Amino acid sequence: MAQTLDDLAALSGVSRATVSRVINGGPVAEGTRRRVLDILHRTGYRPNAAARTLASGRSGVVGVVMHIDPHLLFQDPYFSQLLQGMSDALSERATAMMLWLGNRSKEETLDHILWMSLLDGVIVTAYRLEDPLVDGLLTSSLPTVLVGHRRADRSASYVDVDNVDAADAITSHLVAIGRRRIGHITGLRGTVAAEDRLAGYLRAMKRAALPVDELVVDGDFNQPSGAAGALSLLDQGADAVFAGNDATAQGALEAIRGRGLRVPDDVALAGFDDLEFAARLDPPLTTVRQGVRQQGMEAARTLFQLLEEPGEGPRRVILPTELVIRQSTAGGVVGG
Amino acid sequence: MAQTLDDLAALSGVSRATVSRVINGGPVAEGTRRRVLDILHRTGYRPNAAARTLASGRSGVVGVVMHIDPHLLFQDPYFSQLLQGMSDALSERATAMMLWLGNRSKEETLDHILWMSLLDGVIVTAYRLEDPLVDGLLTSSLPTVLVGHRRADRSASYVDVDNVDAADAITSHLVAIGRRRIGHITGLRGTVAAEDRLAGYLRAMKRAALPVDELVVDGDFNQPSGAAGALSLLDQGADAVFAGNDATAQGALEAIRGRGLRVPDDVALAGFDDLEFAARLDPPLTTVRQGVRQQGMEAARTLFQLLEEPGEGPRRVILPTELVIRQSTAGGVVGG
DNA sequence: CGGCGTATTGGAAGCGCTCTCATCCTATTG
DNA sequence: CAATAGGATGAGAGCGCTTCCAATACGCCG
Repeated sequence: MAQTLDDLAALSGVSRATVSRVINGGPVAEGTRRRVLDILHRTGYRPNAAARTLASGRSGVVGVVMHIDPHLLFQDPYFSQLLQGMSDALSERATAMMLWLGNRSKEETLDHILWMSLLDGVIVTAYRLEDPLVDGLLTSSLPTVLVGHRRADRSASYVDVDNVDAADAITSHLVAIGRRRIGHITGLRGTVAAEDRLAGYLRAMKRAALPVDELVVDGDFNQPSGAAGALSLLDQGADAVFAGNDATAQGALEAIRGRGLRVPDDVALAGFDDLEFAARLDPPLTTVRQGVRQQGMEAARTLFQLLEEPGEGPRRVILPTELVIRQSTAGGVVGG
Repeated sequence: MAQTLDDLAALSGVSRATVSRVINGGPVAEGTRRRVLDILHRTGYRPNAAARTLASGRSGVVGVVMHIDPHLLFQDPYFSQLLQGMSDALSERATAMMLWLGNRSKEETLDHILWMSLLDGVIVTAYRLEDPLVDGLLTSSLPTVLVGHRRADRSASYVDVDNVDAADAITSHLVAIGRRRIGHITGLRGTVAAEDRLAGYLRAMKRAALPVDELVVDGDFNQPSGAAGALSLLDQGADAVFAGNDATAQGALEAIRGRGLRVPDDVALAGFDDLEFAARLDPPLTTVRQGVRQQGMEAARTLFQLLEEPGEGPRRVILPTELVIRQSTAGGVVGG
């Protein structure tokens, strides 16, 4: 159990270097390789990870940083899916994942991560426009991939979806089915997603030459803010509501119903994310699907590229979104 | 940046050993310590984690293994909360967390974990009665803490709640409010939670001398299985339903409503978990609260104890649950 | 004033592995 | 048959740190 390469070498009658080559796939004569492999299996030998890391300079471990409000982590499947996607891609390359959540301040977390010097690289979720943790990682020498935020300076590697385009598309869809007083309940202000979706909404409204005036209310990505926002928009005479995400849309749906109005007949409703429940709402919700799991996988792969070809400059990946049209925005025809 | 202890030693005019002592809190004269600390901060020195691990035999990293169906991971906040709790407790001791999800087979995952020899210990979720991954970890020399399962042989350390007692309590509550045809929709058979809750239900029914006959139907912890199960139980003339968890209860609620029956008037309903939405259902759901986050913290702390006092034998922690009575099981009085 | 205990410090031996270089051996070619 | 190329292997120098042990210096007691 507590055996070393030297023990193995002695057992198989070759040098330590040769055993190491067998383990790491170096050039070894076929006969020797088989003999050593046999001993390897027989003894159940496991190399010492710390020693290999020290000697080789690579650890096979990457960090994943999700420094977010615990509340969000609990209730939004987004993060589980992202994690799952990363985990999938990492395990393909037998890479382990070290996870940091938001238990500490961003400064402390940054310190911990940098102190844990054995990471080969790090993936960090970046939702806010300003983020010292993200800045710190980017500044450090640690290869870093951002998820969810394109930095303006274009010097960072990232994986993201085009929130502006997607929001534009869904707003345009509302215009296309004949709505004129289209309101928007934003996501949490200060996050990239909320600001970009708002920008997309505004762009589409402007192109359609529709008034925006009091038709934008702030939400926070949660259900209650959707209900409150919807009530406010109804007071403004809205005939359509584009909510910052699906949870917000769900809240809005309840509020609209509470007023005795029908969706989509009186008010059309759209969300963002296409979470599982969106299709099961009554009526099923029109929304934007973003492959969250795929974002996670892509982030991991991008990091691998960074590690394999350093000096290649930043890599940027924009994943496509898909407009999912359901009954909640059914056009002239009344849907069920 | 790429500096070593020797560089630091040279800079501060002491030996490498002394610098090491300063970093690790060894005995050093106060003046020397201050001088070295100053250099340390000034240079932004970070020790090489691999080297310290190799030399000291401890890594400050523990593994967390949640080998579960991705579907569950996404939709059940249980896992996020557990993770959060562990992360909280680990970060208190500046310990990092390496995470494994269920991307691979249990055998492969086990191999990866054992191969990643730098872990100080591991926490593993154990929900199934039989689990090769759990067995493998327990057999290995890696200090291991189980979450959610008391092994019969009592040789393992674990953190768990008493599902049997809790299920007994909630069933007895249904008896106490005068119900006689009390049905149970189980969780996923083969999991400890489902079997234990079933056992608790049966125990309470037996003590109350109530018939069970066709009143147990199998579910799988998901909403649809709750709906299906409820319909079946209604056919059996059930006047109360104890669902395997809150999601199942939610499904049951919809099905009962669909039949034109009222909760709790016609059918009383109870769940398990007390997830956030349970209190927001209409009517609010009677359920069992288990401190999931606390379970996570407790698991991490148990592992710390194991690491600090090896040879102390297994540690077992049973956390309390709390019966949360709401309108869905309101007694004689009809609730809203 | 000599001796001894104690607080500090330095020296140096690893921890177990990777990887470059040098060596050796066999096969090939003219 | 000699010369040489090339593949397989071994030797050994680290990687950067912890930690045991010895050495030193200082203060105090008798």
